[in-house]
Amino acid sequence: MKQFIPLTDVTHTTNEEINLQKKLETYEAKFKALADQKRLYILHLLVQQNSSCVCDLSELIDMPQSKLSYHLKILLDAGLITKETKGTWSYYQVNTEEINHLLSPELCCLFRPSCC
Amino acid sequence: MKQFIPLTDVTHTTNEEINLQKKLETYEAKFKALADQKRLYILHLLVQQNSSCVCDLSELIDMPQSKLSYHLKILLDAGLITKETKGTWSYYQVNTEEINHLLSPELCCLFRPSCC
DNA sequence: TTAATATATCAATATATTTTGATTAAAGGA
DNA sequence: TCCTTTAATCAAAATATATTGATATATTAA
Repeated sequence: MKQFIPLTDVTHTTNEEINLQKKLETYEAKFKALADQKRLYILHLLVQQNSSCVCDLSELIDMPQSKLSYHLKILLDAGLITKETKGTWSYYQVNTEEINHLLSPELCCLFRPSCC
Repeated sequence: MKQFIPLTDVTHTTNEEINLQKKLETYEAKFKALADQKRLYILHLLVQQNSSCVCDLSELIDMPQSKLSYHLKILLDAGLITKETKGTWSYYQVNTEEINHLLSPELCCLFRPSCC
């Protein structure tokens, strides 16, 4: 886990500065989740499949299951995808609302369903 | 430098898959640049200042000059900011067009001038 | 010409993230 | 019950990124 480092002198910090810092932390986590080709490709696949379990994804992406689960967890923790468990299966879906809040309409072809 | 790893079997890859991979590489670099609180804060400062040299920024952000130059270079290489050299000074500016192409209007308060 | 300033870069270290292979746990079917 | 499937997690190793302090280069000011 990354350690917390204040951006400015902590001793006299206004509420506004604290709010900004919290926002930056949140966006940092989301952009970190997006900052990887494999995860962008997973998102792209999930958009096309609408909903998919780990085993189906692993056939599409040529990646060991533990690795896939690791990357899915990062996307999940960042709120970019959702997960629904049915029996032993975990079904993942893109969190379209979150993607739309974050990214421009121009990225729709990659990360949004029914677009382009 | 990160090593190149194909997402799918390279031996039979279509043009479309190659195009997708190139796009993902590009976005990976841009999101990587955004995936850091310090750099998000630098962007935020640059938006407020419109244009700023390294020495002025270093007074605002409490960060050694070499570190600041390092992070500015990452933002520059990702195309998120631009640089104009005048004498010994380097003036950096946010590349608003690029930011607009990439991010949603909802992130405007943080990374766009004259907004909110 | 000399000194001071601005900024980029470098090498070493520190820190963070990813990958790998193995193990675990839970659920379903024979 | 026992075997198989699904998927999460773990520890170790590999890789990538960030930080630090020093140095180099170029420009301006004295």
